[in-house]
Amino acid sequence: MKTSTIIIEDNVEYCNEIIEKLRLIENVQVLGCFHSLEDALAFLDRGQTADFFLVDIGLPGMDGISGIGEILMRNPETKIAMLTIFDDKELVFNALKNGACGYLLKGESEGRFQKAIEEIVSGGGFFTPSIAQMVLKFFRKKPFSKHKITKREKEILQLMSDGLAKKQISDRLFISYSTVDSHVKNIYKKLHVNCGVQAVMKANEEGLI
Amino acid sequence: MKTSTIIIEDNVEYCNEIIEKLRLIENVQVLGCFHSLEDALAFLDRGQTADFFLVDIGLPGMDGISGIGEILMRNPETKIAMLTIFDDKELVFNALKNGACGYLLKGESEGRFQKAIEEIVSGGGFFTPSIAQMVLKFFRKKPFSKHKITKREKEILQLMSDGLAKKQISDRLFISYSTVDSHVKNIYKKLHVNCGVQAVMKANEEGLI
DNA sequence: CGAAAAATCCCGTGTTTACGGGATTTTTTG
DNA sequence: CAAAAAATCCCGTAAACACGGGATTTTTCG
Repeated sequence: MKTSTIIIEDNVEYCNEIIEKLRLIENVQVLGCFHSLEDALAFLDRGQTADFFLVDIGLPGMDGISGIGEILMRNPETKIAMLTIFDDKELVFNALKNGACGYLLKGESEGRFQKAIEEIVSGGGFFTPSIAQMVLKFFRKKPFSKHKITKREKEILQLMSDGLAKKQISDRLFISYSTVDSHVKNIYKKLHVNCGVQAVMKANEEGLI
Repeated sequence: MKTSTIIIEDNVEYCNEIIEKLRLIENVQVLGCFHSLEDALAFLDRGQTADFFLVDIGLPGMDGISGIGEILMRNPETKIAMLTIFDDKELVFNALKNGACGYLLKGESEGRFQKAIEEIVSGGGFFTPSIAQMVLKFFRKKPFSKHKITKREKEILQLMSDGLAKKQISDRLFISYSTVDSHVKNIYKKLHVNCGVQAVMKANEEGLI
C-alpha cells in the first residue's frame, strides 16, 4: 500500500519538480498539490486526507509552521515534513515543536531527498546532517559551564526546579535553612540572576541540571 | 586525509566485527581499539589522540556516557558516537547532552552503519530513525495541552520564565498587579502547582511556552 | 441574543524570598 | 602541610509571593 502524499507549495514550477522526484520513490503516491495551506485545510475539512504532507515553510497567507498544527489537529496521524530554503534555528525548532517529522532543505541532493522521504513515510524521523547538527548542539551541555556550579549547588538547583522551597530543601538535605540560603545566594551570583525562576531556567538551558 | 578512529569496546569478538566494517569505509582509518575507557583516557593523557571515537555504552569500569565527557575534556574536537544494544531514552539523551555526535544501535544493518559513520566523520550529526523518532517526540508539544492555558496566561507564563516579577509583568502589559496576580493564581490551578518555579518548569516541559 | 469564558480589578495576611552583612568547619588539592 | 574551595551556619529587613476571599467588564461563540 502506497503512502498517499500531498504537496503544499505555492511555486508551481518547484511543485512540479518535487512531484517528479516523488514519482521515483516507490511506496509514495502523490495525490496532488495545493498552493496554499487554506486550500489544504479545506480539503481536510471535506473529510478527505492523506498519509503524508510535504509543506513549504514560506507560504503566502498562513505560514507553514502554523499550518502543521492545523493539519495535525484535523488528522493527528498524518506525517508532515517541512520543505524550505532556510535552515534557521528558530524555524526548525518551531516546526519540530509543532509536530513536523522532518525538515528538508530544498537544495538537498536527489539521493538524500529520496532517502529522507523514505525514512519519514516509513514512520521514522529524519534530519539532514545540518539539522541533526543543530539538534546535537541543542542537547549538548555548554562548554563545561563557564558557571562552575559545585556539586551541592547543583543538587539544590535540582530540588529548586522540582518546586521545593528553601525550607523544604533544607529538610530534605538535613542542613539548615541558612545553609540553603547561602548556596542559593552563590548560585544566583554564579548564574548572574536574581530569582529562583531565572536560576532554574538558566540552569536548564545550560544543561546544568 | 583519513579520519583516525579508535574503538572502545570490551567484547573482543564484536570489536573485530566493527573493525571489519570500518575497513570498508574509505576516509576512515582504524588506529586501534581499547577494551576500557580507562585505557583510552590513558592513551589520550599520553598526548596521543584520534579524530573519532566509537564507544560502547555498557563498559565495565567507567561507563560510556561518563566517558564521553572525559574524552571531550581532553580533546574537545573529537567526534564521538555511542554504540549500544539499548535504545533507552534516558541513555540516549544523556549521551547527547554529554556531547555525543551520534548514537548507533548494534543491530544496525551494514549499509546504515556505514552511512552513519560517514555522516559523523564528515562533521554531521546522525540519528538512526528510532533515535530520530525519540528526538522528535521530545520536541513535540504535548497533546494539545490538557491544560488549556489562555492566551493571556501563556503570555504571563512567558514573562515569568524570563524572570520578571509580577510587578514588572503588570508594567510590561499595562495592567494592574492584581490582574497579574489573578492570572498567576489561575495558572497555578490549571497546572496543579503552587509556585512560580514549578509553573515555569511544567509549562516548559509541556511545551506550553 | 445570551450564556460562558476570559480578562480585568481590589483587599488582606501570613509566608517566603532576596540579599546585605557576617563566621566556622570540612574537603580538596597543589 | 597549607592554601583554596566548598560546605556549613546565623541575623535582619524590605520586598515579593501564595492564596483566600471577592467583583466587574469584555470577548467569544453557539
